[in-house]
Amino acid sequence: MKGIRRLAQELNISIGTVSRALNGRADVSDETRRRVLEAAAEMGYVPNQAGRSLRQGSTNAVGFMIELGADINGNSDTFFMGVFDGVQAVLARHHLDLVALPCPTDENPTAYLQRMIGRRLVDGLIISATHRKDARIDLLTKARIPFVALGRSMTPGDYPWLDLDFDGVARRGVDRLVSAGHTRIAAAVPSNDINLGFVFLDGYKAALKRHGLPFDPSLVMRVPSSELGGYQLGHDILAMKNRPTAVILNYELLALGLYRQLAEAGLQAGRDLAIIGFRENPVSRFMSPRLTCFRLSLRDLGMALAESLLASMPAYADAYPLGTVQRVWPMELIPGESDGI
Amino acid sequence: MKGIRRLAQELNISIGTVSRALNGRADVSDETRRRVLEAAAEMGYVPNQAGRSLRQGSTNAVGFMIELGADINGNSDTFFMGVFDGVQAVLARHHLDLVALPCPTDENPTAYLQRMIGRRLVDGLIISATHRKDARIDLLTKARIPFVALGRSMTPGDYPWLDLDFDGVARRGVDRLVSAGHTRIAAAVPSNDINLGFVFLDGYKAALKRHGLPFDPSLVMRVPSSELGGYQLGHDILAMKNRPTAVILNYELLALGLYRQLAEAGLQAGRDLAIIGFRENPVSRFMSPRLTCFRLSLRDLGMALAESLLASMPAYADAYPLGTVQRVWPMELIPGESDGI
DNA sequence: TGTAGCGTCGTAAACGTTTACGCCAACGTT
DNA sequence: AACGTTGGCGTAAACGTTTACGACGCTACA
Repeated sequence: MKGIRRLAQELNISIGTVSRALNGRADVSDETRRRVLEAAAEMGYVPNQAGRSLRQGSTNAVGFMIELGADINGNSDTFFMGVFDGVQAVLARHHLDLVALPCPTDENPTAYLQRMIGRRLVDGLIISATHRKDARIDLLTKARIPFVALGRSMTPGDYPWLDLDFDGVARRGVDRLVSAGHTRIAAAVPSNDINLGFVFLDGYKAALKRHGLPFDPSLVMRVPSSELGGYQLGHDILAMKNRPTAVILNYELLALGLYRQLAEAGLQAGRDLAIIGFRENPVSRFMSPRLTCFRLSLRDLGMALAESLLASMPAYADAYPLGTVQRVWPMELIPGESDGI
Repeated sequence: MKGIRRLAQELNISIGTVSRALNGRADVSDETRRRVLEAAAEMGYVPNQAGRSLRQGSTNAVGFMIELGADINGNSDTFFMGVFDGVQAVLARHHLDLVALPCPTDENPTAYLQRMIGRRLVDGLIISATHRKDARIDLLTKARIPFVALGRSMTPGDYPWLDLDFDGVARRGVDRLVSAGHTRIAAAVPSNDINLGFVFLDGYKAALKRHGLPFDPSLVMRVPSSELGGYQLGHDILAMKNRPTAVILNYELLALGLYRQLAEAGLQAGRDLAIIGFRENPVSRFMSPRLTCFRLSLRDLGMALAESLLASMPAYADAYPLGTVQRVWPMELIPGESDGI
């Protein structure tokens, strides 16, 4: 005898009553409920999730898909850890669990996602690192799985998403550099088809235009989103005949490799090249010279993600009457020394 | 009509036969199997995991518990990402999925684990960041859940574990520094009760003893395992009246804060203080001066973890006749400039 | 006294799958 | 011709829950 059945036998009541007591239903006496909860705690009873899922067609868990591949933006040191924490804080209010679903590097993300939703091990999903055209969005929409994307996409449809303010960051970076006298400003963008690169580039172009500066395609530096990419970025910049005097970065750890490349050439950030980094993080805080970059709260971002997801899950939507939000997450500029300003 | 029932109806055969065909059982004709697989692929059928789990009492998934809290050794996204990839590579051979279980910062890890195993959403578990006494190990043992620990522990029992070679790293660090003439060598250890700190310290002491050097408790620097901890470490060292000339680190990102602290004092790693870092990582590769540290393959580590876990899962043990392995994972010294050698 | 309403609880079906068991036809052997 | 064997398939139970439904006893009110 196992599970709820054992509990019921122990208390000499039916399993139906036990279930109702545990689930907080109204039609059970206070006395019985007390006895059930007490016995459950004592016997360490936890409902078998498979049984629940099968019966009610939901799993009481949501998934967060992450891609393990290198060169994926956001895939840095403690980014997801911080976001997860915020997500859980909100989910806990509804007794929902979070499972992270790491997509292997050698598997197609869409195929992986399809497997996961087929298995029905989560009720809703958060996907990250959206691509310009992201088949996962079509898949989730078609399968009617509630989801929210961390990152915009050009895939049509009015699905909910949250995204960092890539164009705002690019714009403010250019503004700041222009007002300090720079006219040749390079922009680093990812070398893959991840969508944020396009958004970043758009912001960069728009800002140049507003300042009456010409757009020079040779100043768009495509490098992988990694420390090594930053190193390569530095190499590419130094190799140019008509060097930019400043560069804005789209990924937080590019600055590290770039610093190194400059150091090897006897140059220094802020003095020989103005650098505006992306997301403030534990690493950037300890770089010398201090990196000018943008701050955001990962925990708040995670909480907003979870709220947006819950808003699109019928069972929880009434508590989050947001509709399908599409929101750009603001980031605060933290002045440092790397831009020489 | 849904699921396997729909598939069976479509093909005019019984659901039992469909199930057997999909699961590769022998008592089904080649012709029938072909038709079933074809129809399943076409209709996009994926077995409902809840139904399977309920019936066969297993979930075809294993969990990897990670703790979100700061100051946990190894607690960086890129560390786990690398390990996950190796784990998945092995699990895929058995059609097992990996789910990462992030324990919220504000929840007790043991209570969290208990909830997860109660829900029975995984058949086996990998736990990480083991503490000196780790209640999770008792819990898993008592519940007879197959598991492997990433990290040793003083908790008794012969459970399987894998651990980085903390004492070996400490010993080799001291050896290297002593042969370069250093006699006052500090050791950074974590300020919490995570077990690796004790192992590291033991290796440090043993090495000193073998070289006939006295053990000076004031040279044991307890700092949080974070970049900020490294900064504090630098501060503490510089504040000492009788400064060490060298320091060995137990955590990969300590070096970053330490470098910064030195830079602010006008000092430099390798010249004014010999530093031997811990794990080579994307950040350390781009620090100047180049950090002397230790290399390991995260992917291989993940694969070994998965193999060890499978070896303790009855359903897969025959393919992994290892028994309960307790293994120290080797790390290769990568000379840099930070130790001045 | 009859009855409606309410609070409490038991009963049993249902969720989607796997698998033990048994049946049937075909075939080979004696 | 009788019998055993085998390959292939259908049947139905079982896994642990939740929940619609109905039963029962009690109170209150007509």
